[in-house]
Amino acid sequence: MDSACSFANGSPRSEVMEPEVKHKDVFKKRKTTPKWTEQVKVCLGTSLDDGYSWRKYGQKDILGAKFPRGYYRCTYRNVQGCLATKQVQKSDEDPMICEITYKGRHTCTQASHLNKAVVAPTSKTNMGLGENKHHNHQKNQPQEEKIEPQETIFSFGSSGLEVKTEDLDHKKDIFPSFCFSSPSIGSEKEDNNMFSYAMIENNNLMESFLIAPTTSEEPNIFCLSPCHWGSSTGLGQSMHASESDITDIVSAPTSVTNSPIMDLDFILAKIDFDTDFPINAPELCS
DNA sequence: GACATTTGACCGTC
DNA sequence: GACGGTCAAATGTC
Repeated sequence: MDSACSFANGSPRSEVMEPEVKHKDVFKKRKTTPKWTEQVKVCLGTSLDDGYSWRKYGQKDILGAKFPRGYYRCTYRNVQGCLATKQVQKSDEDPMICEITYKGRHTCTQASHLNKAVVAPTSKTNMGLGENKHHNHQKNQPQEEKIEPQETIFSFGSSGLEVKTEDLDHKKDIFPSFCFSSPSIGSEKEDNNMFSYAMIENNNLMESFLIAPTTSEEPNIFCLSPCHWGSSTGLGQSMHASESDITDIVSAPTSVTNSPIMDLDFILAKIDFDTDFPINAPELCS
């Protein structure tokens, strides 16, 4: 069905228990609920959106962490019984980096909508281009991640963005990185630039992507680098080791704090890469 | 008034 | 007992 299914059903070490298990059994469930971690570099105050509607239900100071960890669950938890949750915590080393840990999968209608998503430039009415915090159809959306579940994955706020793939041969077994250029970066207001962060799943393989400038000489070219984990040993099993790898991956291309990307908005979205790597620019590019 | 966020308390695990 | 995760009342926003 949708791509998220394989998380709940296919995680190698996750014996998915009944999601309705609560209270007394909740901690047993925690051990087996599939989870995965992403690290996303975002600018403080900008939106971080994975396409789902989340509701914050808690925040805790974590030992050894400078920043508190925020706990989110699906807005439709009560309505549709969606048990997806996520934890968002800023990196100690770089507050621009948020580590997002997802638990469970979305069973709400958002999932089906988002799995239709394709890569495409976003329209100015999609993510708001600076007004994304205010135009959502829901009230009081969390500042960090709210979008309407449209069929958009890579939402580059600037119109006319150029998306291209590269290095497909080398990374075809994982996922191709691809770059895109933004003629507006550095020349337009930062609020008008919006990039997305994609997480791809394929046969228990979670992929995250980090968007960063490819070179300092090409400040308008951004590289979408695949950060993958769980490809060989399984998602859950490789989590610990892979997290450090991810940190390395993240820190290298994104440690350019002076990069023009630093104030860009990010969104998170799910996509279905079952077939080709769809790069479409439908009517959303306005 | 409805809904989201905040925050202290509670509970299970380690 | 410390810690992380969740609950739920209080509070805020629209």
